[in-house]
Amino acid sequence: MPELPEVETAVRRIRRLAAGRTITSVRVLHPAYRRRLPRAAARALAGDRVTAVSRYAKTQSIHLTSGRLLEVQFRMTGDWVACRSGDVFPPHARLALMLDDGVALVLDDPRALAVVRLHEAPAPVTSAPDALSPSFDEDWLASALASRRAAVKAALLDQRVAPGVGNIYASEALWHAGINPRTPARGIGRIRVARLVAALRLVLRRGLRTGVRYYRTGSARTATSRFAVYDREGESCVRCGAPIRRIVLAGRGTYFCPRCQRR
DNA sequence: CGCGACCTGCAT
DNA sequence: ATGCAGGTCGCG
Repeated sequence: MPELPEVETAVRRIRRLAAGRTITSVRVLHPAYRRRLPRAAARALAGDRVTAVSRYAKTQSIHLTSGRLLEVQFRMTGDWVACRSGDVFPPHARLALMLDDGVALVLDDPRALAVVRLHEAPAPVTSAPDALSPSFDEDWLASALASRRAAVKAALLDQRVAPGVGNIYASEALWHAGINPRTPARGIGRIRVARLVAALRLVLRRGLRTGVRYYRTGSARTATSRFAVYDREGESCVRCGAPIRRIVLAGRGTYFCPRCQRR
């Protein structure tokens, strides 16, 4: 569920609420989470104050006055929900950070796959530019793809190549750029790399702007309409009318138009 | 590389 | 009952 735009949106939401606040206690509400954040770690968080909330790729970092760092990765289904005192927690509340103003930041995560880890010190800096940052540019992507013989779709999902790019937006960007997902990464020329960078920026920014969360079930499935190819197997390509195809690449559902994404 | 593991809920 | 899901890690 959460791709980069959703993670960025969630970060902005909790940043506003958490910055400058003190964590009064942490509630761990699921056994898998207990394994990831043992009692001692949860208790150690009480009394610490949030100095900043940041994001790199899909990893969120809650920075604390003590110098420690609480890292959160939503994985497949996580999201932050803010609850005021008296509010009922969402049905899949797995973790709650109780703040000193009575707000609870609740990690709502049906599949309970999210990763939560407490680090004693900030993690070392990474060199690969985040997909939403200005330095994620043609030069970077060209050099990152040049050394890979894997399919370009698989390369895009490698967080060392395109930190933050996920399965939906990889398919979408390749459609926009007119590149077949199976094309070997290192076989993509400069011009098409430039197109791909522009396409990634476009789809990620658009996702951020519209702020719609994708669900493949229920009424919200209409949100699907904002995608050109993802989850549209058999439907007509909006550019050329050919039926959209679905293949499995790098173990993930991959959607593309066989006519306007030729090899 | 592909695949299972990690988890649960939902559609078929 | 089966299979699938927006992510990542670690294995062979």
